Amino acid sequence: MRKNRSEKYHKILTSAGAVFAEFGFHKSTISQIATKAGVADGTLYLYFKNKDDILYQFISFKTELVFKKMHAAVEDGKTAEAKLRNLIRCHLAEFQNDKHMAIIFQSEVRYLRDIEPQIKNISKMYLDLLSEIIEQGQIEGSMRQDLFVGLVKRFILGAVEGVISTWVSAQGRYDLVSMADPLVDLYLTGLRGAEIKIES
Amino acid sequence: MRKNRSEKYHKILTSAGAVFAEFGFHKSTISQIATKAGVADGTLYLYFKNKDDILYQFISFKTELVFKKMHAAVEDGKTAEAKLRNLIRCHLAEFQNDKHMAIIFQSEVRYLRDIEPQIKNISKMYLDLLSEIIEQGQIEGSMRQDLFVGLVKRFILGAVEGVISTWVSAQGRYDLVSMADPLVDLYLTGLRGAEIKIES
DNA sequence: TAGGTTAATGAATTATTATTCATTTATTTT
DNA sequence: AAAATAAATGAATAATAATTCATTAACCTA
Repeated sequence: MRKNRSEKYHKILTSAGAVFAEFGFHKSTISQIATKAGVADGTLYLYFKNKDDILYQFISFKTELVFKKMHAAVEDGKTAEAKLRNLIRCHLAEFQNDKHMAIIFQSEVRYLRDIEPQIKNISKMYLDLLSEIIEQGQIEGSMRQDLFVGLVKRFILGAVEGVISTWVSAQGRYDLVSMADPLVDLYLTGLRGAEIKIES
Repeated sequence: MRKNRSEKYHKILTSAGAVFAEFGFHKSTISQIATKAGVADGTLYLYFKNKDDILYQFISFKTELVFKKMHAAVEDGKTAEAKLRNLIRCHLAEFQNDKHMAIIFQSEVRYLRDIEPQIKNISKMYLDLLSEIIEQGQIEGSMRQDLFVGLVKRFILGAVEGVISTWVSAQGRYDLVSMADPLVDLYLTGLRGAEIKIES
């Protein structure tokens, strides 16, 4: 098994992504992936330990990539609100730009379960980013003091994932990124109506 | 394949639920399920078409059950807010009371994908319930007029699912139902702080 | 309780694919 | 341009489990 990140390695990873996204991991075969990558079945085993390893590497690779961008997006904002807005926008943009990844994260990540705890866990990293943002917001005074951070961060991530999930189900027919602002708006001000005035 | 809902049928379904929850659908074997149910492997085929069918029936069965309760919970509330609160509480309670179901819904439902569109889709039903609640809230004036219902309902469902998902990952070690009120509170008033006064 | 019908068994079969590895092809070195 | 090394091939193998079905057991019923 070669360990370098050759062109062929990436070709196989990308092809695997396409096949997994179309058929799901379990119904995808090594032959399908090999054919799509234009190599022989055996060649996959020069680059990957086994079928599981292909999924594992795909997820690790994408996770690292996306997380770097998310991190940068958050850094870009000054206030907690700006950071949150940037994060959500980045999240939606990245998934919109890589639908295979979106589908696989959606449906196959859970397959790995506890088997691969060493995997760079995108949810964990994401939740940590959110914790920081919320805490900053509380210090700034732009977010309530009585928020239970453990719940709030799950609340935020769950909602974005839900929105992405729907978009995937709709075969990505509409613009996902345009959901970012309305979504952040919901996070911040909720469903309650009427004009809001802060009583000083 | 017997079609009646005999005791044995349910015994097998329940055992399958336990096995699927523990090992995941794909790593579960017919023999494991049969053993847990105390019957022979072949017996499963008297009650179910094949392995997929067991998962399919499990999900259909639970979906119907849970959805009836959710519907009743919503009916029980008068205002939109009360309905929403009842719905979320019911949702969390049902999943807390049936951890196998929670795990399976969490990780295996997506496996069925487009293969089984005829399956009673719990998400779809749930989202429809939410639509009604939100529309009522808008009429009542307790929810903003400018809400994009299509987004809001996904937002709500995504967040509850996220909260359940975390609870499952934590092996159900804490009380899920107690999250209901803080969660609804977040839906309604969001993260923004400070006292809110309605300007008349 | 004998004969008939239904239910259950579980070992044998079948089907599917992941994985291996002896062989071939391509590339590099001397 | 031989020799040596590295990469790639793909048919054959191995492993796993789902599914079948000839046989046995349990249950009716007249």
